[in-house]
Amino acid sequence: MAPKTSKQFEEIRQKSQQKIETVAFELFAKRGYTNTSISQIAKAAEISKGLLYNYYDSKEDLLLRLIEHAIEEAEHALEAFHAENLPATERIRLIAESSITMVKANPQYWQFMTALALQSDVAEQIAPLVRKKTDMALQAICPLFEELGYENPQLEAFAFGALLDGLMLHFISLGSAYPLEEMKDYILKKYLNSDMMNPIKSEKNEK
Amino acid sequence: MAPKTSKQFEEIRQKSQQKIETVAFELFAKRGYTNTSISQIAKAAEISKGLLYNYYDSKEDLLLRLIEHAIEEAEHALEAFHAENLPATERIRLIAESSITMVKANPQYWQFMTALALQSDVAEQIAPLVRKKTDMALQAICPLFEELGYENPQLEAFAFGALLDGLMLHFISLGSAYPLEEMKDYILKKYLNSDMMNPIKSEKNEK
Amino acid sequence: MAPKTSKQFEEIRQKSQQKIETVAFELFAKRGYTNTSISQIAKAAEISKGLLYNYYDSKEDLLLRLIEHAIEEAEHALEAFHAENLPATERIRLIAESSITMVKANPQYWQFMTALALQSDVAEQIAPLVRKKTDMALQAICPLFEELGYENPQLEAFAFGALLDGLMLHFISLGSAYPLEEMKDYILKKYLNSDMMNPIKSEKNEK
Amino acid sequence: MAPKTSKQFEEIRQKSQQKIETVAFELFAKRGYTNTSISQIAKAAEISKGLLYNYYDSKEDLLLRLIEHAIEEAEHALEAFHAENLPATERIRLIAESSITMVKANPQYWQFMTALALQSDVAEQIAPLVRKKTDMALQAICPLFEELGYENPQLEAFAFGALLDGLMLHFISLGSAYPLEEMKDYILKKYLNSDMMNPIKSEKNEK
DNA sequence: CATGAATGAGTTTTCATTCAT
DNA sequence: AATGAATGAAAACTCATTCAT
Repeated sequence: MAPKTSKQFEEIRQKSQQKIETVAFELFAKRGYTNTSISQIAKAAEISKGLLYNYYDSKEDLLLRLIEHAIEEAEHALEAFHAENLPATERIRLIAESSITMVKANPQYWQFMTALALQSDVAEQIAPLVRKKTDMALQAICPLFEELGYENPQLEAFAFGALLDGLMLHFISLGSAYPLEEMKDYILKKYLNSDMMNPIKSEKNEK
Repeated sequence: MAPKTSKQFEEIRQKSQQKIETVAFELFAKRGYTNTSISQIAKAAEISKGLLYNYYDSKEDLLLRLIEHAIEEAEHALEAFHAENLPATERIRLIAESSITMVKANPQYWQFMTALALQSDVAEQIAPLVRKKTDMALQAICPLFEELGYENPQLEAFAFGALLDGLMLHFISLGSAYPLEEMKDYILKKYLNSDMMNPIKSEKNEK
Repeated sequence: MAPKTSKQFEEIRQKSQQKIETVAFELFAKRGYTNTSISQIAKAAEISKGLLYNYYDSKEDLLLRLIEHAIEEAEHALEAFHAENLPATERIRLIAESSITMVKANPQYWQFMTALALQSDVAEQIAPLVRKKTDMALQAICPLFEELGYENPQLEAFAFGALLDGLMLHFISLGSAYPLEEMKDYILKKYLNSDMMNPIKSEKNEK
Repeated sequence: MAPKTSKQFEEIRQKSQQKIETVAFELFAKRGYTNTSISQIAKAAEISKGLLYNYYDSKEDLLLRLIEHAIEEAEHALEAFHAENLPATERIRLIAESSITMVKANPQYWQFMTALALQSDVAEQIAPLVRKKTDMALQAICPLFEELGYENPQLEAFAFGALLDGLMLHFISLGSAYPLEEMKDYILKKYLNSDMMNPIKSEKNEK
């Protein structure tokens, strides 16, 4: 009735887009990008196909924005992590714990992101984005091992990252049969058991 | 003049199929299963679409056969490995060395197999096949750590497997920038440096 | 200006489907089901192939719906017939008259329905539908001959039905050369000429 | 070994063609013309696709020859029938008996022939052939009713033909549930029960 | 005479995208 | 802003027919 509808428009837009992206992400993760049709997304999001094209230029554009948002979230999480002032050991523990919690909470998400990184199935532009995420994580770990006095913190960080990602990969592939929690404890014991730290630590090398 | 052609037919079939499978494998690996069309495969293999359907019932059947052949090869390799009579340390080294050699020699292959395991995109039947492969490898490693006297050889084998697969994943994602050889040496030093073996080894071995 | 289009959509759908079904029916009847391609139907209906699949799941689904509609119409016609309160002789006359009128009015339709019932060509589900129609008709005739006091009304009904269907078959096969009207009169005279009814009538009626 | 192989060749040809036609006919009848592939025929006849094309120009040519042979056989049968010197009543009985025996012995054959007559599915040339067969039969019956003194033997012959063909149609459509034998007896009783022949016979009309 | 690998035009079907309302 | 009917290009698959041997 109010002759001018102000910017509750914006709210509607926001809400619609949010719905679309949530739904699209779920479908992409569950059925794959190529095997999910725009119609399916529109139906699941309870909007029309036409409207979807008001917000996104194309199916690929939708995927791209999805990934971008995911990366942004990851970056925020990382920033938050950096902001906290914790000793290196605790940070390492936190990284492991939160990685595993995340992957356990939403395995399909990680499966999808990993699959994306491995396919040029999908637009050329996306793989780099996903790779960047991997890289980011690796670079964040490095200083921690430096702080702990490892002789070769870079390699150790890579190894730690590889270990975590390998865990994730196995969990994703083998499903709930995989002893993810046990593995986490085992690994943390290995890395954080103070008096018998990893053999290649620098103090031992100093003699 | 030759009234009938005997089973040089078989040769022809073999040759055509070989060509098709090679080409299909490359394209699937490079562009993904869904994004590779039968037409593309036929064109690349320099045959007609129709011929492809003389040999394979469907696109999915082609993929399935591809995977089956790959699995067979992997099984042969594993058998060869078991046949060699080597001490546990050497076996572990061999596993690491050969894994890394393999993935370095044919990163596309491994990228493809990994992507397949992660795509729900792909027929239901394929995922189990790939998972079996993962599982097989894990089970092969376990006895080695048992022999080395680890307190928890199962978990240690999983950790070792995760580490190698994580390495592979990173190498595949990040490309040649990744210090794969360095990582291999680093890891082997960690696992095989006799007097400072992994901290969680049981005391039994110390006597 | 109209912000949304309400259910004039329904009208559009109706119109398109009507067009498709009309055209499909004609082509199926003229060239056979298998020999009519979706492309041909789309072209004749002046729509795109894609649109056809908006309305029908498959070519077979289209055929099925066509048949269903035809059966429905037939059932309505039969109900109308039952509703009228007429003596048996008039009903028999009416059946003959209307059968022949129908087949004369739209020989292609009847050719098509008959051909369908005879094609193993066509989906399993269709044959029963068409058979049901035949059966329905036979069962409707039986009570009439009962009422007329025939000794074996069931067989007589079958014979009457066979005679009419045979007429139809010949007319359809031989075309306009066939003396359909003459035959109708001839048959009706045979069946309805009161004092020299069919020889196998029971005596009960003579009292 | 004999340097010239004389015309046992011809025998082989004959045998191969016989096999092909038998098999093709069965498949066409069972699965329909369009739905039967040359490959299927070749496989069922245990010859190669290539050989089939030595004998027939095309799939359609094969069908055409099939039909031609069938028609020839029918003509021979009819000639044989004409040769026998039997009274009209016996001839009529014989026609009914043999029609019903034939259709009962090989319903698929008749289903196929009838379907052919109703479709231009199949080559234009075939329908006339089949129609000719129908026509032939009708013309053969006519003189019989003339002999029996029917006022309108032509129409009566048509009616008798229609009745038999209708019977066939119902039997083919409704399957073994149809009381074919009973119907045959019933009809023959109607037509041949001397003292209460069909009402429209001429003697009665002469008064 | 006989083979079956190979072809290619044609078929059904899918789906991202457009557009009139 | 919102709808969903309509499009058309491309995909998977089929099969009559050819041809080198």
